Amino acid sequence: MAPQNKPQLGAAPQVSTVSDAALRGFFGYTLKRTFNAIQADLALTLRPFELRMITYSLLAVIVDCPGVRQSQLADVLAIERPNLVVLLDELERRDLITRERERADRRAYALKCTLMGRRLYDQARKAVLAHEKRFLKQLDEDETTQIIAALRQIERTVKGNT
Amino acid sequence: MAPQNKPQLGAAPQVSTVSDAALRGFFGYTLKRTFNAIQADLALTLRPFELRMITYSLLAVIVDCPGVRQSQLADVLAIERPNLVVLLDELERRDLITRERERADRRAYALKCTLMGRRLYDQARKAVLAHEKRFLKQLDEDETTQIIAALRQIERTVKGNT
DNA sequence: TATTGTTATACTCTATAACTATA
DNA sequence: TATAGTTATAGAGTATAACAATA
Repeated sequence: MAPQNKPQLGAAPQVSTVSDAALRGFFGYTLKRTFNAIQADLALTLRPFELRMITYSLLAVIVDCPGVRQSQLADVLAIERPNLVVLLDELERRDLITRERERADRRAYALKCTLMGRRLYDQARKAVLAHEKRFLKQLDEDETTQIIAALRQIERTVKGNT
Repeated sequence: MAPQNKPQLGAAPQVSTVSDAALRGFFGYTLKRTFNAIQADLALTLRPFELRMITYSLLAVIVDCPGVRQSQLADVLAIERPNLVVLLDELERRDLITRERERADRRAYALKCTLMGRRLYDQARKAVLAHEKRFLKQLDEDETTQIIAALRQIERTVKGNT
């Protein structure tokens, strides 16, 4: 990971070249840098729709699973339920989703997309697909699939360990 | 990315199975989940040393490039200079690093690790290597190298676009 | 008792503008 | 005029404890 220091031989430790060698094999930091770059670009991509990565993802799951509960949504998105509440408040206030009490279990809400929410999502989805294509087109399809599979496998392993 | 909805056929949209299908091809969110999992596990790993991912990474670069400037460090770590200042304040207060004015350019500081900082880093590094091995051992070495290369390439492409 | 959603809160990370001192 | 470091600040993201309503 971080390489060993070169011997100093009593010379003044002037730095000639500053390299990222110390971080090059550090998987966690590599992941962080890549994620931050993608996150920033995606934020620009979604700004016209007044969405962020997380709110776009919420819409995606609600569109795909109409009637989903908040606790299920939190599970699927791997976020804490308290943090979900304010996000859904925002989407509901904008009339992009609805919260309906479930009759069978009145503690829970069934989440659904409104027509407006669905339309916004469909448009945003096109922009997100274009955004991802910009940096994934340099990989062949197998490679992309393999990397996604590896990342998901790593997530499972880490969470299993902890 | 997010799959199309199944036709609804007028039936009540009761959700039987809630799946993450809508997010499975979403590279950005996959990256986010994996990063969050690793970040949380690394935080536990580094807690005994009172370090975090970012402060550990700072130490790694300073150990590898003694005399590095703050602006160079910010570049290598891909963080903003203002955010770096408080992090270095903390490491300096703990006597893990030193800031020395450069004689040639008195605006800049030359950053170096103290002996104590070096010792803490060496210990923390062992823990981080073990942490990364826990989830990377399931990949063969070529695969790990390839994924890291792909992630770095993606970061460059995204930043080039933006 | 346990679960669903909620409130409040705190901590970290990230980004920007504006300042100082040096160059 | 530009650069290195700094201050202040605001916005997101993340995590936990404790609560009311319901099961």
